[in-house]
Amino acid sequence: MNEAYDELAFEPHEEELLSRVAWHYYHDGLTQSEIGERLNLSRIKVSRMLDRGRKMGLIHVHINSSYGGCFALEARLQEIYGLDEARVIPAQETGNVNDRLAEAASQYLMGRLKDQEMLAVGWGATVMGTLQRLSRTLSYKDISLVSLTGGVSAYIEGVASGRSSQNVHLIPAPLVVSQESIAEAIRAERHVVEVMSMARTANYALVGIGAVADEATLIASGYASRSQFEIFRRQGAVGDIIGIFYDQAGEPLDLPFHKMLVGLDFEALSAIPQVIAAAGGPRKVDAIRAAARGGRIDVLITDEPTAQAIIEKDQA
Amino acid sequence: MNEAYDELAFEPHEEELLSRVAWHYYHDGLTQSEIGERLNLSRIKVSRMLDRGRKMGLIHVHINSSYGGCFALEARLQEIYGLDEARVIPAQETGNVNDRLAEAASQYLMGRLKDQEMLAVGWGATVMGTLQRLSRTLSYKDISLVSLTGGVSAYIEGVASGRSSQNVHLIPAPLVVSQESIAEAIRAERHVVEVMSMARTANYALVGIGAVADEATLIASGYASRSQFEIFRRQGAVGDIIGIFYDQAGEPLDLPFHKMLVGLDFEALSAIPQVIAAAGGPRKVDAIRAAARGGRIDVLITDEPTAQAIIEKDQA
DNA sequence: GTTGTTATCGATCATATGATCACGATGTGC
DNA sequence: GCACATCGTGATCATATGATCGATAACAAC
Repeated sequence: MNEAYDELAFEPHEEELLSRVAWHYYHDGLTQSEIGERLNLSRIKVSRMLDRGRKMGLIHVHINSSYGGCFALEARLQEIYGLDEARVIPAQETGNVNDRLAEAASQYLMGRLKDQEMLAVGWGATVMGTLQRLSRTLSYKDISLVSLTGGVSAYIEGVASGRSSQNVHLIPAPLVVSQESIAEAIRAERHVVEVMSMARTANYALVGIGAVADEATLIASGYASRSQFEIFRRQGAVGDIIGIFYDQAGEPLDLPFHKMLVGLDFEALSAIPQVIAAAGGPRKVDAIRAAARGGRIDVLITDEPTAQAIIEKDQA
Repeated sequence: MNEAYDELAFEPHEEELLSRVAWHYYHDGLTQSEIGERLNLSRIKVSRMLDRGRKMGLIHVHINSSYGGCFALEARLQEIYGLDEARVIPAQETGNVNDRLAEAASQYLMGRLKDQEMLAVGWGATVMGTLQRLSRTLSYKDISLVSLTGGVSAYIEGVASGRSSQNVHLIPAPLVVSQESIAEAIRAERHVVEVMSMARTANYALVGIGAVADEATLIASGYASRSQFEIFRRQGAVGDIIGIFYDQAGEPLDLPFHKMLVGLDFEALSAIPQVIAAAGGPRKVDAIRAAARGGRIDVLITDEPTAQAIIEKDQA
């Protein structure tokens, strides 16, 4: 019935117990058995509580290092581009970079999102992965979701399923439509107007950054063609955020394509207190760099080689 | 002494490696062996690096919960006053503090009370609230209740209703009477003597802590007058437990008022293995602090701002 | 050079941990 | 009412972890 309540997973009283268990484990260095004895719980239950605490973001491990590989890069990124925060995940041969970015992004958000806050989400594979990992925390903390663009419904539904739909507000339209007039009509719809104005009030925006490359998700999902991309590239596009292409300086280009988008523009995006971008991989170096230089984003989550490449390019 | 700092001054390169190890371990969830393979280190070395990282504070675990700050206070309270246990509930704007304290106290007792045990209860609003919430557990676990003082009947009856009255033993008298001779007569009654000697055998005592303030429940319920309180205050009273007023050091004062009480004295109270006090709020800071310093209580359940204030006062 | 001291390392082993399985309670739909 | 699914629980067991110990290397003092 009330699935949202079910997914709340624990009541305030249980949160106390969970926090207490975590405190003893991490702060006092007790073993799970010792904690069990103290709090009258079986060892296995303590183990499971810790597991839940970690998955829900209640337990946050921060590696507090001012030097060191990724952390040096983080500091440099923050300094060079004036970011609020940068997260750089270490290079790793195995594993999908996007998965690991999504993991890092969801952990970042878990630690950041407070009760009653609203998160606006953009479009893209990394955003999708992040939301999937976040779903439990979202319902637990009573976070509202709102879409920044159309085309989000496809993947957000899995995340939203089982939650009261009151907290999820989607733009019921594709990301791009075939004609400017249709886009205008959709943008004028009452419900779309409502969702978009709600998105403007979000506390955070989570966006991906797209490269102007044939492998882009925009092409793979049929929203744009390779020839269009070729034209964008000739006009100076180096990347896109929520479907809007921008140049080396991070300034949005004046493309007909933009007129066919259903979603917020850069001005509205910048008005959101904190824009969090998760993106990485060699193809996206220029796109991320331009976005950072243009002040399009406040928080960047990327991988080590990408961060390195971005900084090197800006020092030459 | 300064070895920790000496060891802190290791090569930046080593710290980078350490950070990377920590990241893989805590963030990616890899095992120490996997990290070792990847970075060409022996498993045992990885283990030691993590150990060093923890000891040096490079790895910081944050518990992202309103309870997070409370546990530190609990530990300090236990340490400073030699309490068996302290429970601190988080600050919260909404909700009655007394209700939340009663909730916490009942939860504490639920986890503590074993079958066939006996709980002695004092007088006060928080005690009443706690008992109401406890009623289910009490009947389920076959716990006996006994009163520490008179005046308890009024509110304990609701709790006791529906249970075999065998397990509830009340002192059939008010908390305070008007003359010393009457109090003496009541205390000499066979039934009263029986209940009071039974109270001495209780496993736990649950008491409130009263402030010497005009808002005290003792005044509100007509057991004492404001002028009396003014006199108590002049004599150095900072608080009361089961109607007995004590000074800054937690030592009972020699007041005529005490001779008119029907109930146990401090000596008998201290003989009960564990005295549990639930009290909070800005007015009670001094009362709680004195009770704790004087060793009047073994377990303290209070709220975060009060705990903070108590500790601060004792550090100045 | 020697010798004593200390730090570091890995092997070994006891313990801590979490994955898996099986059971019982609870709730659900027919 | 009954079968069925789901969840929470504890038992069992494989694995991960960290404590201990001896060996070795580096280094200082003589």
